[in-house]
Amino acid sequence: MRAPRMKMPVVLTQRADFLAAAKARRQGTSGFLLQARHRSDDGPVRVGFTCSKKIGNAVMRNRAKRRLREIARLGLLEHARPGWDYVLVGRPGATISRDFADLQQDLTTALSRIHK
RNA sequence: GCGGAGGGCCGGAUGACCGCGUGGCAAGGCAGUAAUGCAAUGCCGCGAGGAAAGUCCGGACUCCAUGAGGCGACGGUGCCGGGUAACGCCCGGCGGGGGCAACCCCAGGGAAAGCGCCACAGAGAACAGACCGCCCCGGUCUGCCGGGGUAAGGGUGAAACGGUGGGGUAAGAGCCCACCGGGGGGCUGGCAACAGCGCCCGCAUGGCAAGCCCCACCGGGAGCAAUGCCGAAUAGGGACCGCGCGCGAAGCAAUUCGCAGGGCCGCCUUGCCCCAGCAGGUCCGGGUAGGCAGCUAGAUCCGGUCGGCAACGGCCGGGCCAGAGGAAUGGUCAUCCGCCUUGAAGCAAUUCAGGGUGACAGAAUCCGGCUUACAGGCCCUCCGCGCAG
RNA sequence: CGGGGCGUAGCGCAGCCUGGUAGCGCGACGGUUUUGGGUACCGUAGGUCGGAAGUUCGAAUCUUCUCGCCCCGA
Repeated sequence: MRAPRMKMPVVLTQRADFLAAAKARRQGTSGFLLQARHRSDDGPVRVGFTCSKKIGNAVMRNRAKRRLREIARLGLLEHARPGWDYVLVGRPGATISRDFADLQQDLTTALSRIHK
């Protein structure tokens, strides 16, 4: 086993993967919205990020996406399951202004709820 | 000190831990037909802006089109001179307007080339015209009526066919005179826009060209998803080989003859030519997904010096300054800085402690401009008023 | 990157080119008809014309800048 480095999982790039994840399970938190889909294979964990124009201008969208990417890097692999795709959707206002530690807690609770 | 005008600059700072993109060097691993990619180690370096924004102009660079010239159409620009690769940008002048001033603003060519419009009000809105007035003549029932003169006054309007004053007259009128305004041609200064001076003309023709238009000048089209290279899978195209050849007849067979079908730009006639089916193999060309190049050294930045009022240009020295691609430049913390707020001390300036907050905003081929957004702060020059000297 | 369109009363739209009065339908409100409601009829109110400058005597209309929304092509 490799040392437990905090490492980024594979990032989704195809539009079809996002649409499939949006149609499957979803779990809302006060910081963001989590969408997830169990693929039929046992491949690696994949993750994607969505920040629409509702969040604000380009600076706001970038900041929201970076915060979501950071909490995914720090805590996703500990609670994720192989073969799943996860999509984190930013929320207007909350994703940027919410305290970072609370945002990390949101991810762990959302992951435990979405798996049951 | 108070108030104001113009110009330039900064756009939080430092550090720690974790993380991202990219370049170079070192040593290799894996995947793929290939181009190339993927994961990962060590060291060194770099990593958003003044607007990166809006996409309003101008270019560079690629591809397409194009023999040259002229004319027309369409679009744009619009005082003069200069700067620039170019511009609708910038600088310096000129003219007009505003402000006590510093200074600011102006799409600022042509209205005797032509067409069109000028609502309502008003008598009349553009080859003038008489509603009320004023004056003269005639009539009269003494209320006024008719004819003529007049553009000074009233009234309307955004605008009424020069303005003010005097003379003159029945009342008036550039009818005459002075000044102002206007037009024409002349001289002087200036590269020019234009300005100044004196002469002539009593004055003849309002506004709108961001209405059509006229004049002068400029403009081929598309855009880095341009374009070039490498190129799977699937379908389709072409060449060759192989098997095979619509129906009937003859023949052991190769083959020969007859009769049909389809195509060759709408129809008919004639002539010529071509095509037929597949389940296969080899090769070729184009090319999608994908990948790479284009992709960052340039009308470049900084300093000095020279020319120029300036925009800017020449020369010398130094520097290398993001290159992503579902798109890196981030997260957390501490201290300092600025701002807001609460509490305490103090007459006050202020000090201490706690909390909150950090403007507008994110490169996407690259430059030169314009426009718009912006917390807070710094510097320089100038003007008016007040005070002191 | 390039091109095009829209913004007018609560809603959907005319008016703009060719500048002077902002109008239509639905809806709202009030009244009549009805025992009541609906329907029908009559009447009424309601608009900074997305925003800001400019041209003009005068701007929803013309010009420039700006904000928001939508669509198309490579």
